[in-house]
Amino acid sequence: MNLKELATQLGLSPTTVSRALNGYPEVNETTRERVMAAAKRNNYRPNTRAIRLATGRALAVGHVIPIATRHEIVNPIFADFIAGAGETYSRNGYDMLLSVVADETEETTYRELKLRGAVDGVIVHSPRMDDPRIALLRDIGLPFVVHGRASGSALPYNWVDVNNRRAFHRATEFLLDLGHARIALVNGLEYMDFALRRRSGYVDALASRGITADARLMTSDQMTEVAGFEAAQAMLAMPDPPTAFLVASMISAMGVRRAIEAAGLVMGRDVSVIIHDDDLSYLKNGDAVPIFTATRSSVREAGRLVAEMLLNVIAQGDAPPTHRLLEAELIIGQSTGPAPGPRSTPEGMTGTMHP
Amino acid sequence: MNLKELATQLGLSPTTVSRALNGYPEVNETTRERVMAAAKRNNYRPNTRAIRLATGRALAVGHVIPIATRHEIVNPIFADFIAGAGETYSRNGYDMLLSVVADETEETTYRELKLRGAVDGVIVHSPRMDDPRIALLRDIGLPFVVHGRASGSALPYNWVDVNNRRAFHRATEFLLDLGHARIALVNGLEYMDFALRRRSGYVDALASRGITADARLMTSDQMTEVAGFEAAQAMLAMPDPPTAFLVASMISAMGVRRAIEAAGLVMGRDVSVIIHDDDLSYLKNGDAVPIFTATRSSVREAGRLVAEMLLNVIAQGDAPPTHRLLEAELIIGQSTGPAPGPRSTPEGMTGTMHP
DNA sequence: GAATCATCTCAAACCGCTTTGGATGCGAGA
DNA sequence: TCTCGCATCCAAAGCGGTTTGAGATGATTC
Repeated sequence: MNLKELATQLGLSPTTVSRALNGYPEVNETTRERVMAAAKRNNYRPNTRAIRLATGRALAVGHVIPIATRHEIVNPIFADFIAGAGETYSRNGYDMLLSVVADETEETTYRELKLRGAVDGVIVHSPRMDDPRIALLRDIGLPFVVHGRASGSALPYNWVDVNNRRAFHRATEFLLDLGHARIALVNGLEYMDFALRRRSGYVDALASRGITADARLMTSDQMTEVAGFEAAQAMLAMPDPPTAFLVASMISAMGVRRAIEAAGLVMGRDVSVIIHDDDLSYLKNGDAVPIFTATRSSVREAGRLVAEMLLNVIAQGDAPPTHRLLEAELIIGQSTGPAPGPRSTPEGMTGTMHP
Repeated sequence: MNLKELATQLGLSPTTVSRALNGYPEVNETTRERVMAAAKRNNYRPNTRAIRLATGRALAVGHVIPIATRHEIVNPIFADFIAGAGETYSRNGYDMLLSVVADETEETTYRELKLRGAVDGVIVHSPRMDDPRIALLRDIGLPFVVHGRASGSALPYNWVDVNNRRAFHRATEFLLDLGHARIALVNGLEYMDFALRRRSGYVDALASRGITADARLMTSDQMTEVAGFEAAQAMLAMPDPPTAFLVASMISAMGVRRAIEAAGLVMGRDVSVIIHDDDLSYLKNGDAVPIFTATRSSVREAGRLVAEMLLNVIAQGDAPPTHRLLEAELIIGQSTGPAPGPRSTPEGMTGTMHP
């Protein structure tokens, strides 16, 4: 059933029916009700393809997911982010278009999305430092919002980001306040912008207490369980091991915890751990009591906000760039405690672990 | 630059240009080359919206992701599955449309996708027993492929699935061969079809060795770290604890491992663990040596296959339903070993753990 | 030389909707 | 009575492609 059929059935012109359904004022209220009723009765839905062509709008938003060929990692936060963004789109009658592409064809993909008229705007994921996508998208005139920021980019752009710097600054201070002096950073890959900012927050917090960050206590790798394990294991085997870890993600932290336990230590007593918790729905940080002390910020909520911002940008068109900086919450869990004093051996065991 | 402009620039009719670009035979080769060159030179891309309207095809595939309101879980395998499917779509010029919907509106979503003409077909995720979506989609005439199967469905349909039954049958036998008699099953929620099949494989393997499955050794819950931990912890505290665990996922298994270690036991020596490994890119089961012994089947590969099947179904239209049953591979890792004999205490310690 | 045919090209209809630019009818104001 | 404005409705022209049916051209056949 299409518009024309519905119109003839009603004895009206397609024009009037279209206007009635779309809430235009130049149609009699009784007529509108009649049209509405008939549309419902016939289960009529306007054909999206036709609307798109007629209005010149795609009514769709693109998410381009580069599959890095270097290390084939699908981002674990992706599903939750998408879930958040998707809710916003559904609510506003937009479709979400996903493009999974090899990262060397990412630029082409954006260009084609624009040329083909497949989307009205895009979300930029996982920005890197000096991310070239920002200039590109500005250049081809495709509205976009970045999830995160790209340090070094001179051009203004729309973004939604967590205050990673402050989160890790605060977490570091929290550990310092607990008496920890040797605090390790198990960071994500540092070409990712958020990882850079986290390190800077950590380094600065140490510096403001007169501590120079020890390069041997900073690692930067993929955020996997195995990488977390190996990093922590190596550091715990050092002659002067850290008493606390700042860890980039829940998954890495599972590896860190395993290394701690494998060393015969107890997390929260012998070694403290603070993680950044994206509040992933399939990786909850405990139920009532959080397992890990964490800087928490829901990536799903971020997805919602990013999507809303993009829809605004698409609607407004020429407004100046908007930003939104989300503060992470510091959640106290069971993984942190006062630094074990070198001479006070609470249970007569810890001393042996740090020869 | 649109078709008409390109045509006038070439001094040809839109008809000829369209045919030249789409490889129709009734156009002179030299003309075709001239057209192709001009198209490339002008960076011309046909407008997708127009193609869709003119051809009556959506050139898009839908993935409807229900966000269960009961327990707000975004499926962790989702990202990898999508990555696999996405590759296939890109390669074939299809777009992937994601709909994230509250699960009570899932039916409506399918109906609207069809009525609006937004997609040519859909993928059905996480089928449950007697899944109503199969009848629904058949009813509304929307081509679809199920990732998994829906036990109890009388109607034929297209599916791609892992042989979960055989995988868990085999894993159970493997443990039995190692001498384990008390084998626990930490399963996913059993309204999910795959969980049912896994249990059946496990129960049957036990039965064929004359062992009746012990209900206290079977749990069924969400596949989270915490749930895995709690299930394993409870079972290890039983008077006659299991010596081996069969675990539904990598994430659950991390919890199981934690429970094992918390009980002062060593995984692979005191307690064996076999997991099902979906080969998620962000949750690798070790690097060179697998950490966990596992039944492995790449969900990303499954995504590719499901997508290919759907594109075939869309192209063929009336072909009889197709199936594809993937066999999981049994990967031997470090988490399994012979059952610790009740009297032989290899290192003089294990005995104390089972009072 | 006329008829036939294959090859190449084009004009125009169409996909299903939106939107511009009138038409129509009616009551109010002059 | 005539004009004007307002409220309603409609015909037709689009959006940018595909596709049908037919025309033009030149070569081939008899």
